[in-house]
Parts: sequence; C-alpha cells; structure tokens
Amino acid sequence: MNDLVRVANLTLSIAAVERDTGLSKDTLRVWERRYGFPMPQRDAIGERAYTLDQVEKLRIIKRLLEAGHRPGRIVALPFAELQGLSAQTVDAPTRMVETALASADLQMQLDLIGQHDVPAMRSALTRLLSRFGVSRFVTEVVAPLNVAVGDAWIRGQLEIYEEHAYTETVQVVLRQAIASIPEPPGSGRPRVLLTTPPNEPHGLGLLMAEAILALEGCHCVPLGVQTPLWDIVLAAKAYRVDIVALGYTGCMNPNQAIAGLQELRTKLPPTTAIWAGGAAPMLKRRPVPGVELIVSLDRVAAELRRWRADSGIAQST
Amino acid sequence: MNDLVRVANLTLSIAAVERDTGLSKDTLRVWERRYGFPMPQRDAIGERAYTLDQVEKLRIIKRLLEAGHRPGRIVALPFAELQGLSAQTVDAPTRMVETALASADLQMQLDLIGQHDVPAMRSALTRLLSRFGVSRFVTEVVAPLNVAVGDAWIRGQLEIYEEHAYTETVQVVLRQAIASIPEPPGSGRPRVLLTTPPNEPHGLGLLMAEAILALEGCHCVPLGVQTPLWDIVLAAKAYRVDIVALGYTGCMNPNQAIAGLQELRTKLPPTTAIWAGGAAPMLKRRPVPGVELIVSLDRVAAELRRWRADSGIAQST
DNA sequence: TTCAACATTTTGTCCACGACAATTATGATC
DNA sequence: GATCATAATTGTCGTGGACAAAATGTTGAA
Repeated sequence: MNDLVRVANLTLSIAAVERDTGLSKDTLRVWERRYGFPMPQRDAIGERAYTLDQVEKLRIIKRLLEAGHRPGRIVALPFAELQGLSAQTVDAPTRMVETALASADLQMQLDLIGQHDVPAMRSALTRLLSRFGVSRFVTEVVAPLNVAVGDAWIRGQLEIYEEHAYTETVQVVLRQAIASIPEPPGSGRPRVLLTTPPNEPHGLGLLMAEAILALEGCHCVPLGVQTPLWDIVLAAKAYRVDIVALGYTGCMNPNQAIAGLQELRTKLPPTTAIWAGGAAPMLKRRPVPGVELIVSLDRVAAELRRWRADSGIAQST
Repeated sequence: MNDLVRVANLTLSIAAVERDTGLSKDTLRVWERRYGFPMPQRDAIGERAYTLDQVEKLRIIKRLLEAGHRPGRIVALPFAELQGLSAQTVDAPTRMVETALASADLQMQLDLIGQHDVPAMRSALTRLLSRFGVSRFVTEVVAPLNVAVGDAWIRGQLEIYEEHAYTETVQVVLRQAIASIPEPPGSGRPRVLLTTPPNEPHGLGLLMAEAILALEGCHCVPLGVQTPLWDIVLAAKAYRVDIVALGYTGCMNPNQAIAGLQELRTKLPPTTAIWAGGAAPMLKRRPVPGVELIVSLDRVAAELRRWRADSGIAQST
C-alpha cells in the first residue's frame, strides 16, 4: 500500500520494477540473494527501493536473457560490459534478410524517430506502404524496422517513449492498410482468431499478421491483446474459427508461454489449429506438439496454403 | 518450473490462477489464510492445485470487488449468494445520460456483440459514425456503449472475449474517424501528449479523447498505453507538448494512480498542464493539485477553450 | 567423431508466516 | 448531522528454505 514510486530520489518499489521489467518479485529477490544484483537501497520502512539505473540495467539483462545468455553469467556484470555484450550479441543473428529497405533508408527511418516529428514519420511510412504494397511493406519494411528499433534501444540510442511513438505510428499505418483490404468474397476461410495470451501486451505483431492474412482472403477476428486462455477457447468456438493465432514477443515468460500453449491445445478441439508466431526464441527450443510455429511472417502465406490443402481433405469446407 | 496446468483433474497452479483472475499470489494465499477460501487441494509436491470451480468463483468475487464490495464480506460466501449479489449490484448507478442512442438502439448494439459477427458490428458502428459525426459519435454513442458493455459484463451477460471483440471493433472505427480528420493548419496548439500510466492497459479512452482533440485542431502525440512515468516526462519535453493527457479506468489501483499523478506533477514543468480523464471514481475523491480532472469527454472542448484563453495571457503562442 | 545416458549445476517458483501502512468502518462527542 | 479519534480490514512486502525443471557437463559405447 506504499507509494509505488517515491518522489524524492526517483526510486521504484519492487512491484513497480516487476511491472517495468517483467521480472517477477520472486526473481528479483532471488537474484539479489544469489548474484548480488540488483541490491536496492531500503526506504524508511525497510522495503526495497530500486534506482532508475538499476531498472535500466535490468531491462538490458532481460534482453540478453532473451538472446540466450544465462543469468548466472551476466546479472552481476557491470553496465559497460553488458552493453558490450549486447552489441556483439545483436550482430550475430543479423540474418541478411532481403529487405526492401536499404540499410541507409533504414537508418533514415530510425533518425526520423529521433527527430520527434510524428507526422513526418507517419507520412514516410505511408509512402513506403504505397510503394511496396501491404505484403512487402509488412515483411520487408516493418519487420526489419522493428528489429532495428529494438537494437537501437538496447544500444541506448532510443528511449522507451520513442519506441512507443514508433509503435503507435506503425500501428496507425498498418490499420489503415488493413482497412483498405476488401472483405473476402463469400465465407473467407480459414477464419482466424488473432490475439495474445495474458502477460503478453505487445500487439503489433498481431496487426502485421492480420494484414497478411486479410490479404490472403482469410476472415480475421482480432481480439486485441491479453485474452485469458479460457476466453480464447470460448471465442474460438463462438466465432467458429479454424485457426487460433497467438502472438509472442521475448517479453513474455517462457514457462508461462509453453504452459499456456499446452493448456490451449488440450482445451481446443483438435480440428482447430494453433499458430504461434513472433520473435520468441523459447518456442523454437521447446516445440509444443499440436502447435504450429510460425517463425516468420514470410511463412504465413505458405502455411496458409498448406492449411487450405489439408482442410480440403480432412474436412469438407 | 512445474506445469502451470495439470491435465489430469484440470486443476490450476497458483501462477495460472493469478494469470486468469488477476489476483496476485500473495492475495490468494492471504485469502486462504484469512477467509478459508479458496482452499485448494495440494498436488504431490505440496503445491496448491485450484479447481476450475474455485477459479470461476474467484472471477465473480473479483467483479464484485470492483463493484464496491469488500473481501471480508463476500470471499467466504457460497456460490449462489455471490450470483445473487452480482445481479442486484449494478442497478443502482444506472444514470440516465442523454444519449444519441435510444436505449432500444443501445440494446440492439449489445445484442450485436452477442451474435459474434464482427463485420456486422463494425458496419453498424460506422453507420452511426456517419450519422452523428465524430464528436457526437464519441460522446453519445461510444461512451454510453462502453458503460453498457461494462455493466453487461458485471451482470455476467457478456464474456470477456466479447468485450475484447467489441473494444477492438470500436477501436478500428475510431481510428478510421481520426484518420479522416485533416491535420490542423499551421502549428496546432495546444500540442497534447496522450497515453496511460503503467498498469493501465486500456487505451480506448485515449482514442476517444484523441478524436475530439484532433477535431478541435490540437496536435496530438499518441504514445499508446503504459508509458513509464519517467518517459512521459521525457516525451513531454521532446515533443514540446502543452498538455499531458492521461487515461484511467477503474481497473487501475487507486493508490498507484494518485501517486503517479503527484510524481508527474513534480517532474513536469509547471507550464505543462496535466489532464486526467476517464471513469476513475478514485480521482474524484482525492483530487491532486495541479492536475485537471476531465470528468467527461463532453468537457474536453470547454477545457480546451479555457486553456487557449489562459495561454493567450500566460504564454505567447 | 557422434550420440545417448547419466550426473551436476543452474534457475525460477513455491511455501510459510510475520509485519505493517493505507484504507475503510465504527463509535463518541460536539 | 458533521467531525474526529479509534478500531478493523486488507494488500503487499520481508525472510529464508525447499525443490523440480531446464541447462550444462561428463562418461562410455557404437
């Protein structure tokens, strides 16, 4: 019941840190005990008071964990070393995706974010949308841009609010793109439910998927983010969907993600496919039986063809 | 690391219950200790294993708490009594807002949600938007609809996923409306930052506010939801906004809301106004000095006029 | 070398129970 | 009826121990 944020020195309570970093209170306490970081000061009552520096370091650690590092090795490391690590970590999986954006253009878009001119950014994106069309815009502009923005953030070149502004702007453009796609003629199949599980607040990937699916003639039922598992089951039934598409990002707890998918698989009828997509490394390491892993948005169209071929045999449309 | 969901008897771990009900593990354990409910069985390891019945009862309890009941009185109550309570709870605050939607039309919209036909709902809303125009659509259609949907949910007439679908659809229509508003000529003043504080995941109110503000010629900078407080301060500076508009709903912890607003007020320069809006009863009870309380979207235009009049004196535009 | 099986370390989550501040309810007094 | 002091309620935090699942390391045979 204490103030979650103390005004004086700008320190955060453990609950606030859990909220801002996604690391559970239990984890924060056990890291302190085992690795000596973060070792917050205590306020007058004896409760932990984390500094903004500690929180920022925790955020970077979180990113590194998602990239495959292990807590015991990196949690106690000093700030500079972490940044060094993240620099070299990011470079490794720099897959040279053929992208419509030359790296120069990509840098220009990034600069645009830093100039804090939302209308300019929006019109630049809209221009790219017109130039490349919806499908290529999503896979070859937005997707690499997302990666670039994430990298820039980890290098400390971008603030969180700038990432928010970017995300919001992309969302506006994407929704415009989706709105411009005409309804599929007849009963668009498959019918696809789009949402994220609880504890996964990022919905940008869903919009990207929706754009591509709609383009391919699917009937999309977007539910926004963080739908309780049980409601996903109910909704799948109510909307008679063929596919439940879940979006994941690294910010979600791996165990929860896996467990949730397993639970969903048992509760949904076997005829309903589950597609899990997004940049979630943990899903690749431990695949869940009965759940299709969509590793990249490029793959959506192909998976869709496969589904349509299968469904023609397995179930009469 | 245990399976969050055990398949055999369909029982949930404490983490799964936290995810599904929104009640923290701490709260669940302390309720068990104090009120004797929920008293889950233990699995082989000795960990709590909640049944689906218990979870459903917890969901109802959660709703009743949000409606103003107190844990000590209702947590131990049997299932039937809880249902009786939730039926009679909502009728009291049924205020008769003058609305463009006759109650019959309103009921029709609600029925539409229950029919699980997203395109129909979207086109119905789009029709209303065309009929009434953006401003009246927001204040006299969407606002009362939101209230009606919330009430229906508390009464158990609407599932969570139906609310999600409704919210998503309204969002699509609203964003379309916003996109149709031309940029303000010259430098639109005031410049308004729109976001919600951490722990407030609902962004629909922001969109409604943005629509009205854009209509009044403001320059809006939407940051999406859950911007960390410190980033709100940074963003306000970077985007040189005159007003920081925060959206709240009842789902946010009152203490956090108040504390956050106080902190924001100290961190932002006095020339930057803070507007707090949304259906948050706690804000009315304890006003924060230096923070404008926008009790209703009807008031936005008037407040805007006031700001413009004041700024003409206080600061040269 | 490659692969499988086993042993070890790491790591996140759970448990119990006490403590306490903030909020809400209750009663006394004017 | 309003105002204030007192009491009850309630969510969150603290400590430290425990343990299963995952990750890593090691051994031995094909």
